[in-house]
Amino acid sequence: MNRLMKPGARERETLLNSGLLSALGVESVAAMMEIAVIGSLPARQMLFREGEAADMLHCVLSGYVRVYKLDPDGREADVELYGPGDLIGASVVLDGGRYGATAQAAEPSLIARFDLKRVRDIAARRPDLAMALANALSGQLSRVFASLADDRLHTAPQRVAHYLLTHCPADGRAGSFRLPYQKSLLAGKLGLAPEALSRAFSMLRNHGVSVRGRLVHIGDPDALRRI
Amino acid sequence: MNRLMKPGARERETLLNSGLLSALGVESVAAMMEIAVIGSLPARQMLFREGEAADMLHCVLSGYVRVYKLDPDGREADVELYGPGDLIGASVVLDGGRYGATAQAAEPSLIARFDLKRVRDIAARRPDLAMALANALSGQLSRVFASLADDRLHTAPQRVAHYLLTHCPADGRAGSFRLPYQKSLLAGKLGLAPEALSRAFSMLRNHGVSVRGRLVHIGDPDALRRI
DNA sequence: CTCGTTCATTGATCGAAATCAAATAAGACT
DNA sequence: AGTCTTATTTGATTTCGATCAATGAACGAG
Repeated sequence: MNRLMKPGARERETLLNSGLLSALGVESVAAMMEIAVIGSLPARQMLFREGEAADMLHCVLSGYVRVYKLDPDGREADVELYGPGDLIGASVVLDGGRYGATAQAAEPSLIARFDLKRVRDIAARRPDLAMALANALSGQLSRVFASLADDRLHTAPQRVAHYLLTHCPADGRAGSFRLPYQKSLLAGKLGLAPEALSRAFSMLRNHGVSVRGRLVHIGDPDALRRI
Repeated sequence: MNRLMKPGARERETLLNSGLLSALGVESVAAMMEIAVIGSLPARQMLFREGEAADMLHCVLSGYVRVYKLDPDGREADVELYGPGDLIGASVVLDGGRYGATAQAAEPSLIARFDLKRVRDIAARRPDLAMALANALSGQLSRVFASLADDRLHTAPQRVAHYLLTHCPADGRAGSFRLPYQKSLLAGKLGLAPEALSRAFSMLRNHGVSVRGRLVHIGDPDALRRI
């Protein structure tokens, strides 16, 4: 963690709107703000590693954090990608155990960190915080269920098509948008090798999708849904 | 749900030792016991379906519950398998939304159900319950992360070997044990077609594993680890 | 603007597991 | 025990995506 600091006005703002804090009462927000520490991370820096004693809760303010697990041979499998406002679910280790995965900044990022012990103390007297944690986790659990099922049921072009449909701002209509991060990151998030993502994109060109750099144009959303 | 009833002595016992209730204070336990309803399910009966409004929290007392997602063509992908004492994480929908997956009894089962609205009410005044929920969810999240990574990194024989190692009571030593459920269920849990599981078992025969029905004998745990 | 590095695309090959099909084994119920 | 149903195994084929290798494009630093 490069620079450590108390939250400034800008970070406060993001933090207040984050999934974790947005539903809290004022007193719980104050208690959490009290213990928040902001850190800025350069790209590729680790937040925590699989197996380390878990002592911090993390929340992304800006940038993206990639969470992955390692294989004995060093191969990596991404399990989640967290963006601005997200509580890093893999860092919610409430029983004093160890992190079950590694978290790495995928680009320069601003992260809020909370001492887990203190979070536990606050949550033990403030049900709204405990519920906010449970809420965030239940949402993440169902998202992971969705990607697990997606992995097992759909081909690469189908997963990419689904990603595009759910991330295109013009919901249901033709339109353009910009991928929020590198294609290699997207590939990891979708459980694909970068080559497979590339091939999926080129297959989708026959279905009304055009890609130039990070710019994606969807010509026929219905065709995409039928892939 | 076939028979509905208040918990009897036997069910109370299991419930008290379950992941959800075991860490609660006496008053929270009492409050939860108050609203618990026990139901017995025949094999194959659904507890809830993907997309239904979520109004109940479920906890398995006996038997196994398979949670899966459906594909437009009707294909199924198992995302989790819950056994005795497990809180069904997919039924923890705290924001009043809908179930994100379908839950089906894999064999005749006894299930404790709690009205979600009332659980929310209790948790809103009792931090220990909210924390127990968060705890259960964080544990499940990390287990799902593990299976997602396992899926992406390991071959079928490797996943089966890993399963056997972690489920063999004689931890680390040679020994026998009985699979807790049908092989087709295990296949689903591991994200494999039943045929693939069968082939994985026959491959493992060359590595000191013998299988007869549900009976598995592990001759050389170290060999399994090296698969 | 240009160099140099990282990222993305494309091609060729290979391996793993799904799928289809059929035979065998195991259970459940009379 | 005998029958009927459901599980499991085994074989043949096919598809998908990983991997290896090489080229081409994009981007940041000087």
